[in-house]
Amino acid sequence: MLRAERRDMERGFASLPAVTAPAPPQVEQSELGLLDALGTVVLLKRDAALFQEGDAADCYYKLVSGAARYCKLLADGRRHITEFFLSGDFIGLHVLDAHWCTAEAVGEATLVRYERRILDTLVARSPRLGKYLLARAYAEASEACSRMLLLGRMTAPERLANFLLRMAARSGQVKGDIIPLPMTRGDIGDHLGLTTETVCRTLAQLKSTGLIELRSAHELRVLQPQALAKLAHFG
Amino acid sequence: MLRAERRDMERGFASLPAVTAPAPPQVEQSELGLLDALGTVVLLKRDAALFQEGDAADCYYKLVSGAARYCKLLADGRRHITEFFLSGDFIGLHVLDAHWCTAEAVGEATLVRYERRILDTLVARSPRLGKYLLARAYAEASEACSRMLLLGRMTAPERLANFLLRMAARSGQVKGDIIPLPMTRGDIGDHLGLTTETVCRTLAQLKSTGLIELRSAHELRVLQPQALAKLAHFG
DNA sequence: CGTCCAGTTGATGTAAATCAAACCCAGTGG
DNA sequence: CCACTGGGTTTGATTTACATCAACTGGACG
Repeated sequence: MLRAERRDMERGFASLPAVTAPAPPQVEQSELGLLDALGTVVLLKRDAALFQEGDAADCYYKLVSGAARYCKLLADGRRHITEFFLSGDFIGLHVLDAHWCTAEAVGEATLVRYERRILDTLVARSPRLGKYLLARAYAEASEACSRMLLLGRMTAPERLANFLLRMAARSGQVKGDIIPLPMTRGDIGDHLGLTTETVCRTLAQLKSTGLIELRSAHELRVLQPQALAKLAHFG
Repeated sequence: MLRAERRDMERGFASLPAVTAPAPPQVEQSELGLLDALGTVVLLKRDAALFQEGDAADCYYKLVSGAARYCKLLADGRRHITEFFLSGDFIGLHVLDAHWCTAEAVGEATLVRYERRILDTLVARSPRLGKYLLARAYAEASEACSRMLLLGRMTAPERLANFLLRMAARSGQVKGDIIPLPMTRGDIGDHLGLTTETVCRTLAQLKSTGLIELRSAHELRVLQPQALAKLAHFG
């Protein structure tokens, strides 16, 4: 395994911002190392599904390149994207028996697939890993609470500001304050409970206010991080 | 411990509807029994806080009577109620270091307080309990996903229908199809991302459509469960 | 018997959705 | 090399579901 890959994996486990929980102590390299030997590579075309809501969760995945989304659909087509995954993130890890969301690729994506039962044996051997998974699950629950506040009570500009800062925090390795947005405006809308048009207009508005700069449709730069953070109610 | 109380406690661990995860095997009575000996009773007046967002989570609680809410506030007063707790539910269990929501009483409430470190030692002794907690955490994550879909994409009548059915499922021991609603309309609104007025009007609308009957402000009866379920996109 | 507060109902305002039309690229193919 | 195509993006005009503002009701309680 390459050095870069190992770094990638560490980041995977720690990539979501720790909200109330501080970063847990490093899980032993040896334990995670075991995983690598046993994973198989999966390539996904744009919009292809990795698994569907309701599928048996015998496997979980690590995103190596590209981006993915986790989403729920209503019969009439209304959609909500629970979460986006960036390279290094694990997908379908916090699941018991069946997946409760559909996972799809945003653009081309490559992943590594792992057998769930291997994780189970690892957890059985290492209570520390078990505790770590629990901590992750709790941190995500906390995240979910904040997201619900956002969806239930925030305005479009607040939602966008929030989203942009979250994306910025997650793609930290990118140079400067440039945020890549691999997903479409429609995806962003479905994540924030808005429409494509409202996302567009609101981004335009943030731009005209001087908070951000739109470098291209899928790349923007934060000009006034503190003002954006205030708008997003960070802190 | 009284028979009724023991039943209560079991229900507590299993009270949230299992969404993807089936009800786990009963946790040993002996393990949970230990808790009772060590809890202390807490009485809460209406709207009194049990703990605040950010407080250290050295204790967790079981609601014995009354109802409680879990909420997050924005600086300007906007509020979202993540979840309501009914008697038998545990509060502040799935937390690592600090509470990420404020817990308050809805009306008068009585609870039992437990030391967290006791739980930790129990978990250490029983991997089964640990696995059980993890399963609960995952089930709640799944719940949260559905809730986000609701907040982001559903109309007011759909949200209300959803809420009513969830409440009905949770207060299962009540006779017939009568649903008690201990919280105010404002609370319901803050839970569903609506205002007091919209909650009122929408309930009135559901009533005029013949789906429900308003017995009093805090008690209603479902007249057409299947129609309500369809509206709520259950299934 | 007033007071209070939650609930209800009505009138009006508005943020965001919807509908509609360009626009902008990136591929594709002649 | 350039016209064509099609999906995503952007901008404008209009509609609408819900919020906001305001008035009234009705039960609980001193």
